Amino acid sequence: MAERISDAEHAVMEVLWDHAPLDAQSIYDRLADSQSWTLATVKTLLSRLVAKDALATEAQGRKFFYRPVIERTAYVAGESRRLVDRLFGGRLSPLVAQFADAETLSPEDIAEIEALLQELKK
Amino acid sequence: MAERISDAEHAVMEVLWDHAPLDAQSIYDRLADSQSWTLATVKTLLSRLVAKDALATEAQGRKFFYRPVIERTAYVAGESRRLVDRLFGGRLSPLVAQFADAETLSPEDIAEIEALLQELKK
DNA sequence: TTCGTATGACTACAAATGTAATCGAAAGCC
DNA sequence: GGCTTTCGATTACATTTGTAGTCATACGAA
Repeated sequence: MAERISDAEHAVMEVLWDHAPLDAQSIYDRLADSQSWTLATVKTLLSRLVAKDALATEAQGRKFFYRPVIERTAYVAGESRRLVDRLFGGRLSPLVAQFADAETLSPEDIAEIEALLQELKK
Repeated sequence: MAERISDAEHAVMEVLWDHAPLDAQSIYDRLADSQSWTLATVKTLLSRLVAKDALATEAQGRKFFYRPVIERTAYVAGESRRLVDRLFGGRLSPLVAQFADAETLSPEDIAEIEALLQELKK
């Protein structure tokens, strides 16, 4: 388990993390504005996610309802760590520095992060 | 251009970002302890990176010296942004929060990040 | 001059990924 | 009860990626 989730598959996961159990058609509908996939494509992604144990199904009559097995929190944590390990030697501060240099931090962001750190220090 | 660099290719880029122009053999040598690739594999990766315009070559006698065309800074910035956009709605603070929750921040990390933010506020 | 050798180019091939059509069965409609 | 619609399952196929073997060739040693 803990198979790698691809980009396309991730988009499907996001929908399910947002709206609990859904059937294929509903997932397709919700993806409609962000992606221009056919229903068939969405179904393929769903099958692959089930095969990867990232989703579980629950038969409801003749259709399936899909629900995440993996928590979004866990996924996000894993991906974040992967990136930080790969690009910043496992340390978070260089990443923050990187955003600082890019000047992509608003005063609100700065305040928010500071608050977080304050919390941590206690 | 700006083709996507794969994980394996990234490992090669790191070597070159670290040690200016190198020939295939030297790159292979430097990768030896982290990866168990054959020289042939390294050469394939090098070719692909050249095809993607991520590396440039410079003939020196009968061998090539490879050097990055893409700056590590730019690559790192791009990858970081991709992740933050994809998983945190483009905001950095939720990522920091994520690491805070995971308790992976040492007091030194915290101090360092705070210092960075102090700098920014000026 | 002849050979062995090192080098980049080309070829190979399985697995993963993106994207989708088709097929068989079940369900509902008339 | 047959026909159509709807599902999930199966199959398809190009591209990317991981991993590596082979080939032509230019060099250098003898």
